[in-house]
Amino acid sequence: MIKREKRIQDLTNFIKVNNACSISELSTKFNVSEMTIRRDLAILESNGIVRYLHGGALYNPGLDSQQSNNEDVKDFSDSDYLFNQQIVKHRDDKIAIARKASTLLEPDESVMIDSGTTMSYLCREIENTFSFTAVCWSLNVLVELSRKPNCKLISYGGYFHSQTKMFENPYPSDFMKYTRASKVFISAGGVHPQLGVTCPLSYESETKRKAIESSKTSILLVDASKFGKVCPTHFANIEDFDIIVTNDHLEESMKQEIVARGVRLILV
Amino acid sequence: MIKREKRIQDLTNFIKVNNACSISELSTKFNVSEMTIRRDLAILESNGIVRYLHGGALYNPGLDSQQSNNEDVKDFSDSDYLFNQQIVKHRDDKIAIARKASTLLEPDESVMIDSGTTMSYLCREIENTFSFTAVCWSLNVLVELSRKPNCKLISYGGYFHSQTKMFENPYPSDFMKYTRASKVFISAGGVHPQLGVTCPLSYESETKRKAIESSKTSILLVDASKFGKVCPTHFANIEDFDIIVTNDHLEESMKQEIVARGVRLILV
DNA sequence: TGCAATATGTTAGAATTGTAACAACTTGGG
DNA sequence: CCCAAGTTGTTACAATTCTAACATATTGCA
Repeated sequence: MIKREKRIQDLTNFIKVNNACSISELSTKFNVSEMTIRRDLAILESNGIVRYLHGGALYNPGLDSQQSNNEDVKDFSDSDYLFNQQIVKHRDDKIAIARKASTLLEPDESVMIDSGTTMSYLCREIENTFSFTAVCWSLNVLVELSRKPNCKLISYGGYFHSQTKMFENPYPSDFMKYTRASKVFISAGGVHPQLGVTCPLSYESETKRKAIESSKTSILLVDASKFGKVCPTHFANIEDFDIIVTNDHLEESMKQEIVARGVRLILV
Repeated sequence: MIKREKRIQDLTNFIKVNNACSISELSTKFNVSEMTIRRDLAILESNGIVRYLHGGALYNPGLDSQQSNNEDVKDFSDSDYLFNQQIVKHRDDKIAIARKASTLLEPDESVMIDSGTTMSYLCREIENTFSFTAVCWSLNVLVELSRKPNCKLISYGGYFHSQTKMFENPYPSDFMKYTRASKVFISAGGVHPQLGVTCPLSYESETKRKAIESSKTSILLVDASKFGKVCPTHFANIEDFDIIVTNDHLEESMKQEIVARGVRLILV
């Protein structure tokens, strides 16, 4: 049990560093049979961490180490995180949410995109040739969008946090201040009626706040498991959002609460 | 001839967008035999644009579309650029230069790293576990370095130029102003005794200038073909550099000129 | 146009990789 | 300590991919 955990962790890192690796290499590298490597990779693939090609595996950039923006932090540090079906469920939910949110995008508009796995999925859902302008502050979003030929891209820089793949800009005088967008897509770690919308790390909050301020329409993308949860850092209240996109696992009272505050609720 | 050109171009884009692709997919996608695809990919691999895995190819991030910083612009827009052995030669030279330059790095120091293929190679030459702080402004360097666990990273943000994968920050008040490093590694498109050190695009010059100003030791990395060339935008003079690393194809007079100006010349 | 060079397709056999089933080994409670 | 569940290795066979050589088609240029 513990041995496999360790190997899978190392495997992930190794593939990440090398971008890709063949089964046979991995097999000799980790001193296990190819069959075992295949089984490990099957797990990693079902969790979206690597892509599988005949003969080897390929790192799926932007979909791991997303320890921010959500309470999956716990799940991901759990020793059995990879075997937990919950994770995959959240993943499917997130993909569905992202797909729905992507339909809100209009051609040639300017949008801001937060960091986090859900946002990576959102980027993937956008047609490769779709024409729009994006403002971002995370490497995942950056990498995803930099592939799209008709996407004009602006990224905030700053200190790079490798766990979250996010930039923290310590200079508030930065051009962040002058940037505007018609929509902003935000992720969160917790949504609570009284305690507000929260995230796990203090350095993200300022960027999120500023992004919401600078956009005409604010859209929150969270899977239903985030409702009722609270993370250490508050960055907005429910009513600060114009739209919340989530999956249909919400208690009726929460739905009513959201709608009562004038927020449009989109369920998938 | 022209058909192959086109296909290879499309192939590159397709693999880039998809990050990776199997031979069979590519074969059906482009309506040619798998054998042809293999031959195409062999060319792309020998130019460092993709990596080959049993059964498919994988986009090699950071090593194409580098149409800045060097006069390879011409080569790269040439219809037969991929078949031009010169390119591969430059590539080998650049890798050798990058390798040499990487030995100048000292543990735990702060360095700035410019954009361009040579810089990508430089990043690759740095040990994965090497401990240092880097400041950068190009996606290639960012992606390369973000994989290294002991690299503290700072990136400038701004408008993203997809041809050069570089950020242009239109706000000079940015925190770029307050950033310092002990060494800076710079690339260039042309080095001329009278006309100075130049690059093809005006938006890069300001960042290069600022980087040189903000660093204790400035190091220029250029392959020998750049000497005597001139690009539109001037950003420094030869004597502004403390060290020039290049390959040993320089005319004797140029070598003497460089040394006479008090610049340390390192040849590989 | 016709020839030489290049590009592409085809084939068959070699090499590699994948699958499935079962055996052997570990591990963690009871 | 033993058992059940989970993990790993092995085997044989299926499927896929690779290589090389040759045949055919296309292209560039004299």
